[in-house]
Amino acid sequence: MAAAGSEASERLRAEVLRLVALIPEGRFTTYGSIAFRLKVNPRRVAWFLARLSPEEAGVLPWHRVVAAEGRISRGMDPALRAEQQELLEAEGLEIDGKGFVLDPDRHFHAIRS
DNA sequence: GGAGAGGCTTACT
DNA sequence: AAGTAAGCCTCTC
Repeated sequence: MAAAGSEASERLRAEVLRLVALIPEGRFTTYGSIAFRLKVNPRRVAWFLARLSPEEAGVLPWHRVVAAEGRISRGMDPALRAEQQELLEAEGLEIDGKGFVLDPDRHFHAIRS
């Protein structure tokens, strides 16, 4: 019953996409923030972003979504991390060589309805 | 229809 | 700062 096409799942995916798209340039948010706003587990948000369509990934600033506290988790693929880091740097954000945002509080974007 | 394995996390130590 | 442990969801066979 891998009902990934359920109405609830599809709607939730749209909500996540919408929130991510609302993130201003030069700013970032966390999986936990989006997850908390949608009343779902952080992991589910990450799953949706990971399963995004190439077309949506090209329009959505998924790179502005990082792990808790503006840190990039280590479980992610190195190539993906590098791409995300490069995209964030291109937006004016400063990322540590280890994948840590230098001023998380200054660039943090709280999710709101 | 049911069971098993995996994952872009989080929080704690 | 890094590593480990726990817990929840989705996907695939």
